[in-house]
Amino acid sequence: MQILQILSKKTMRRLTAEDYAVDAVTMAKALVGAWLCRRLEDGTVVRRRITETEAYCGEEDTACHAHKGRTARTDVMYSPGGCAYIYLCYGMHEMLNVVTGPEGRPEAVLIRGVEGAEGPGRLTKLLKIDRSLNREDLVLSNRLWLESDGSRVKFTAAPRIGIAYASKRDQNRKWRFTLKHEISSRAD
DNA sequence: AAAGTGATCATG
DNA sequence: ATGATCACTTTG
Repeated sequence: MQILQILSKKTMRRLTAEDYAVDAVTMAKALVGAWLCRRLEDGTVVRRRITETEAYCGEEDTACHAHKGRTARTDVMYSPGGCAYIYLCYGMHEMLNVVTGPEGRPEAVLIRGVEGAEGPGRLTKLLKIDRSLNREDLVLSNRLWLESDGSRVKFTAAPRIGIAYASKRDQNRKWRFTLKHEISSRAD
């Protein structure tokens, strides 16, 4: 049993530029079960496991902000994968996205929930994430980054939320991914 | 079920 | 400059 625990012990590692170079759907799946990490002003580091994500996939995706092309707001989505895209929704909610893919390809993953804060507006409030972190480089930043312990988790796929403005076809794509269950809650 | 809230983008 | 719209949350 002890050996099993040692062998199955996962090491945390920060996601690298390579990890972010994939398409948004691949990334959205990979981020379920990964850790959103935030260093606050006072120096304390908060880590929460990501429970839900959504993929937004380029100008062809009518649900994606970049659907109408490059604008002041969507410009950041065209950068190489690995930076944060944060915008204000409904005048009060800061929404955190992770830009993915190569430069020039506007794809991003919306973080919709972490353990203890389900809902995109709730998690940003909890982790004090706002537009001052827009364009933050998640590969290098000491304020905001992502880690993975390499464990595979199960998730379900469903249509994305709040995109009634998109085409029926895009509304129906199952690009929302939700953590299904914990593999094992070991008390380390 | 509906308000609340302000940036953003297309229009003029 | 003006106005509709919005990757939501909370309150009634």
